[in-house]
Amino acid sequence: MLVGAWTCLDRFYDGVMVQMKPWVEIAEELRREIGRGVYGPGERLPSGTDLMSRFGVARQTVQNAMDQLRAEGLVSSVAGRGWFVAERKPIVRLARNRLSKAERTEGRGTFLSDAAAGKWQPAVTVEVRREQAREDVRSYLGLAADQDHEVVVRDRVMRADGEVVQLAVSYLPAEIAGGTRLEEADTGPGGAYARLEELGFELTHFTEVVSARSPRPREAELLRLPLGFPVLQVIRVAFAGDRAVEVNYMTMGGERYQLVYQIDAG
Amino acid sequence: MLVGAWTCLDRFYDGVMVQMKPWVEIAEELRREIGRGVYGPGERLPSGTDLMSRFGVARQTVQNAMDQLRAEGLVSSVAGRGWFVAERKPIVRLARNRLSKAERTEGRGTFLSDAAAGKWQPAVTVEVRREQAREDVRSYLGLAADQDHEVVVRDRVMRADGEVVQLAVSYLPAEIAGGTRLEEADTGPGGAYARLEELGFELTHFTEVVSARSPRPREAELLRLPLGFPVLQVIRVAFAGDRAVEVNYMTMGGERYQLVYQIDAG
DNA sequence: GAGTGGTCTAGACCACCCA
DNA sequence: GGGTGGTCTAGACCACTCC
Repeated sequence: MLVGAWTCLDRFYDGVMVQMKPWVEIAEELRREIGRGVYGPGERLPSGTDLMSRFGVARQTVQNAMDQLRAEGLVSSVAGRGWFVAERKPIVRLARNRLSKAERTEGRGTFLSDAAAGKWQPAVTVEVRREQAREDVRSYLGLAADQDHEVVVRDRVMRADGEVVQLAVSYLPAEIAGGTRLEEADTGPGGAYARLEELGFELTHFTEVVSARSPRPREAELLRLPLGFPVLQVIRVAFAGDRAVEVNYMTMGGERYQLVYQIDAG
Repeated sequence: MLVGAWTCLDRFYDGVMVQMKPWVEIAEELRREIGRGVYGPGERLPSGTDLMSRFGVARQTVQNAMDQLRAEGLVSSVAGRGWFVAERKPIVRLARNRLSKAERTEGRGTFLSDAAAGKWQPAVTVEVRREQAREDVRSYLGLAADQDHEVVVRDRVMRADGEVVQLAVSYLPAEIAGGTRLEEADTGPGGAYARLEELGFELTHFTEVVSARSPRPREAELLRLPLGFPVLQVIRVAFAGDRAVEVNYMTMGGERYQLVYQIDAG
């Protein structure tokens, strides 16, 4: 950072003069320029070398600024080519009123009905195993804490047009799902929920718990998330009356997805 | 990184030998040790200098590893003291079935009823202004795109026990809110929704759009979020019949909050 | 082969904390 | 004052892309 530039770039904040970090300043400046249309969508930004000399900083400092802009979704990068103003990404809207019986009996799982709503090619790889229920799983399923409980685990990687878009791990009490079609990779038409109803568990309602977090490195790699991109986590519990029959941990790229819920005033 | 350690630490992944980045390895190792209980909650981790010599890497590499663990919420840091295994943070569960008429007529806004459910002291600072509606605001409010629309903007910073926990900016058509109590800082008992109903807009339902993203630097500062912590964004639209009467952009720290939705099977 | 983004190193400085 | 986390610099190397 040029010494002269420092004083210019500092800010009054709540009446106090604050020295901004250099990379924050650089990110702000570039954000402004992108907003002003100096660089249009898809266009290449100045190279690292250019920005180093323009702002008078080291390579790593420029990198930090770009990491921030990328985390904000404003910029994407291709190693060996450059930084680019992000194209408006197609946003996938998942309406949460699609857990209807109609869909289930129509022969679709929830992911597949999302795919039908959009126009992308769905693909799912499934791995089924058994485990002792973790503490949080026990708690969501309402299983007693004082004894061990076996659960059927369905670990799924979901792809849209070949690209991994969602990870989902669901847990069903072995007492319910053991030895049934729910323990096979392909649960058949209508998906797991249809099978549960055939087993006599008529689904009455669902609870979804939504939070945001940073991805574990493995998740970031699978979901091809650039560094710093958050994920949305949805934990859905399916109830048959008072009984919780399934808990499903879903993870998806945060900014590409929007979950839409409708709430009645009553 | 010790040269010898490299080969040991590499991984088979989908049958292919992959060289892991050093900082990812270090983060994984420390994550394992925390999980195994080598360092208990609240305990201090080895210092930067210790970790540098233990793993044979530079200071910045250790820093990157700790940044990741902190983004995951496993570790917190105090400059001048050290890195600490994060205490189990109290998680705030926001049930989304609290938009009931009962709450409104009982004299509480939504934030205040959340506070009553928990046991924290709420405080809100409000700034009211007028603006031309942005494109996205127009779209949410269902206002025609071909002409200008003025909106009343209520910009709020919400604190729980003095700590900033949520930012909320809501937009109401000036046509509805202009000159009413909705344009004052204090909207009075029951909050904005109660005033809207008094104005003859009986609220029928709400739509919430949930997504996760990286905070802008200003948000990170206000919410005291460490670098890399994602935020949850909820955009709520209030409807009176077919007419959208308010859109509210809410931002909150991602991992501390869980939004709970209930969905009926129908 | 030249240029690019990405990462690691080594060394420096700062603000902060604690004895 | 010595240790700590956090940041910036300068220089190096790698894998990649494009010519």
